[in-house]
Amino acid sequence: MLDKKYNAKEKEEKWLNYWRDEKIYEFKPDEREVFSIDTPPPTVNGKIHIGHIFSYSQTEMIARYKRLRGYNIFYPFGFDDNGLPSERLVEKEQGKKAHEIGREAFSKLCYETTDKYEAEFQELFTRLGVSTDWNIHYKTVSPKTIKISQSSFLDLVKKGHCYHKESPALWCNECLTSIAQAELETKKVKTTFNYIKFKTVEDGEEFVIATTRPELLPAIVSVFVNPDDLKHKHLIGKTAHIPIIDVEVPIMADELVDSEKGTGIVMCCTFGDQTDIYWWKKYNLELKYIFTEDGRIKDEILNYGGLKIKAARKKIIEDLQEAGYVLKIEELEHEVQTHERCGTEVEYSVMKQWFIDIMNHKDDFLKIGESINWYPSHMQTRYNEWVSNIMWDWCISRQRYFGVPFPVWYCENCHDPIFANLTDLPVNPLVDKPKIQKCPKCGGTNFRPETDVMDTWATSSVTPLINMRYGEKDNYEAILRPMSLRSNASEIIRTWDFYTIVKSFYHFQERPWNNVMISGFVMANKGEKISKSKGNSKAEPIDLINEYSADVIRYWAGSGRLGTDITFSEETLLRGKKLINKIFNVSKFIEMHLADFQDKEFTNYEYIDKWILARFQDMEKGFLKYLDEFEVGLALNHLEKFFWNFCDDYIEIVKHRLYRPEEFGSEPRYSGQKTVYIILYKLLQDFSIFFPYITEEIYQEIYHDKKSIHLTEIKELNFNFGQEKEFGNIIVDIISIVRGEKSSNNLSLKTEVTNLEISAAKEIKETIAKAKKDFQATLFVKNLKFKEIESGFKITKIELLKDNEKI
RNA sequence: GGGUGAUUAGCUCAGUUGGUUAGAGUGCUUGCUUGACGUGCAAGAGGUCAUAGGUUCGAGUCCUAUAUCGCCCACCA
Repeated sequence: MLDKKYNAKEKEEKWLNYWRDEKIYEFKPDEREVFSIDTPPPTVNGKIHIGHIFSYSQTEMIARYKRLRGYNIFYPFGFDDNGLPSERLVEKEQGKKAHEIGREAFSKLCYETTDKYEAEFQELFTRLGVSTDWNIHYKTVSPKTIKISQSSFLDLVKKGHCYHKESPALWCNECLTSIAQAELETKKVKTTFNYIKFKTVEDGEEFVIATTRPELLPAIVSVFVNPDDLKHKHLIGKTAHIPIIDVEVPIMADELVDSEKGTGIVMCCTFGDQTDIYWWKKYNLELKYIFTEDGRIKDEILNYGGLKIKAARKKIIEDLQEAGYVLKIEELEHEVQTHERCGTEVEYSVMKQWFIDIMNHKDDFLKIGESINWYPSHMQTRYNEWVSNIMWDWCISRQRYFGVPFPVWYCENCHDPIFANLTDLPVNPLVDKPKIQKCPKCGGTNFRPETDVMDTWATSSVTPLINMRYGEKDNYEAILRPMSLRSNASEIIRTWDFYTIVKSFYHFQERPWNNVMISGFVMANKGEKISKSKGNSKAEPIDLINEYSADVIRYWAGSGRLGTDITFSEETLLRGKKLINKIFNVSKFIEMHLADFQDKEFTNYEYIDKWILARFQDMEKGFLKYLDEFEVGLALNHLEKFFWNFCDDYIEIVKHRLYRPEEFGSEPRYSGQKTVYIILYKLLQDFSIFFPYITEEIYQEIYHDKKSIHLTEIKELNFNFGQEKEFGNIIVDIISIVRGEKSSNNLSLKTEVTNLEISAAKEIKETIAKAKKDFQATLFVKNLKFKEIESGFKITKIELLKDNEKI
């Protein structure tokens, strides 16, 4: 027997233990088709918030759905623990910078810290009822995954898609590392727009260039104007004299110059921005790199050497003003590119870095994107936008400590890279030595290890490879190429999705997954994103689960359309709470009436029973269709709507028949029993996708034909009750009208209707006649009369037994 | 500035291919001790579907602008 009241806390713990002990979610390859899910390994940066619950829940529900459809679910969880996010977390907790702590000690701290947070994550996701097999979970910095990341790197090198080159790269002088385009974030900054006077060498003509970065004057290599700019056209071909720095550079023409911006004349420095780099490459300009790694002017620059960038800017403006070269200074607020991990303005550095070729294969990446189903479909447009507009090859080396090391040494003599053997992976070049004695190129015998580590995306982009145990003997390539589903929020389409596609293309020339589902964000209030700085995250996830139960939290997380933002709302939680309570109570009611029930072949259903079976069958079709499109929230909504109607309409009708066989007959009662038996089973299955705990509790009590409801299979009903579905609704409509009559007279719904006259078309009349007993019992009608009319129906007479008349 | 999505009841959201009087929950008001559930049941009030044009016999739904918001990108001249 089900308890009088459902104790979520106690039951959730009970079933969690049961699922674990019985290995309900274990993955073992068998004869079933595999449905595999590539779910984001959360970045371990200390923050767990309700946003995590939201996006992971919806994917988890898909796993449960596919499991109920008979698929063998491969659904591993991972943690993305290497790289800058973890490093910055440790730096913050320690109050010290990585280089102050030292490489080895720092790495150790990183491991300890990420372990601690990963345990918290695992606890949370377990409590939430995430049906993953924790035996196949992974970390992006374990020996196994390091091996895969390294062999992925070596494969790309071998295939010529990965190169080591001195090239301009984005540089963060706070984190002291190069970064990738995808790690940029724009930020509004107040600065000054400085109009500086230049002169031509040939005829001393004065012209003005406006710049926000006068400290780059020593780095100017050329001046550009637009070739169609009538005002400045005549300058082309002449030579510009740079004030104070006293250097002469050519004045050149390029279409990229916008003659409307500033004064229409641009200085090209190496490097101020991306256009500078573009021109530097295009016109083969000189390189004048004037910054140090930690954001200072190089010592050899006269007057400004050693100064921090901003100090140098201030000083050079003062010097220019003093010498009369400044026409005017305007206040300006503009957006600059900053490093997303620390908020520092980025610079460009010229160092040897490892790059993965992106620019030469954009079309291939677009083609791969085309071959994937994106849900919702407009997310593909975002992907295409990003790929089409990307301007850099992917810089994957980071001058940091906690990451996957490059399996590379360099010959001290000729500086050629020496690569580790595949069979020796994983290697740490700082500890391990190359297996060869001599440099194959020059015969040098001294080697220098690569100290850089890989970017975090370089390693998280191999999650499909990690999942398929790439390079291992007993791998899953056969079943996971491609994987069935990738799921993540829209903000990392440009990083995680894109980079995974890049790697998959280079390794296998194919898409990494068949489907991508993209979720929205959790908003604190309408139009307000949850952020730590605003402190508007309403509650800690684990507290919410303790307060409301995992099933209720999942109700909230499962609502809303795919790809659409969701607001955190107590009202939705309340709604979920009520729904779950109702599921439990109606199950209790049904269990009570199934005490003497034996399941056997039966076809002689009562009219109303046929009606509800047909309606369920119809509803489930739509329900499954939504889920096949990964629209978890719409599916739940659809199911919920049916469920309340089932309770309020159908159960209210059938209850009389269930309670009083002596009045209604035992076969009509059996019809009702069989109907609720079938529908509750299927409702529980459908709801189990969202509410794994309470549905298991009820299922085990009433049905238990399998070890768990989560191991059952959804089989669609196949009744053919067209007429009943349509006309049954009319009965419910009439019931509603009569109830309304009672309600507006402030009477109990049990009030007897002494006389009821319904005028109706022939077929409606006949329909009601078929369900006459149910109908009369539901409304407590004593005398029922019909009048036949042309079409439709209306109530032409209704007499209620009022309380005073009763006495 | 470019791309993309959103804007529907006080609040949180549904609304399939354009087709009667626009739906649900919550909140508010009123009633009902109905043998599963008061975390319930029944009913009521509440919307010029962001704004302005257009297409159409007919627009919440399609088109064009505008506004506001979210996400992504571009703006260091």
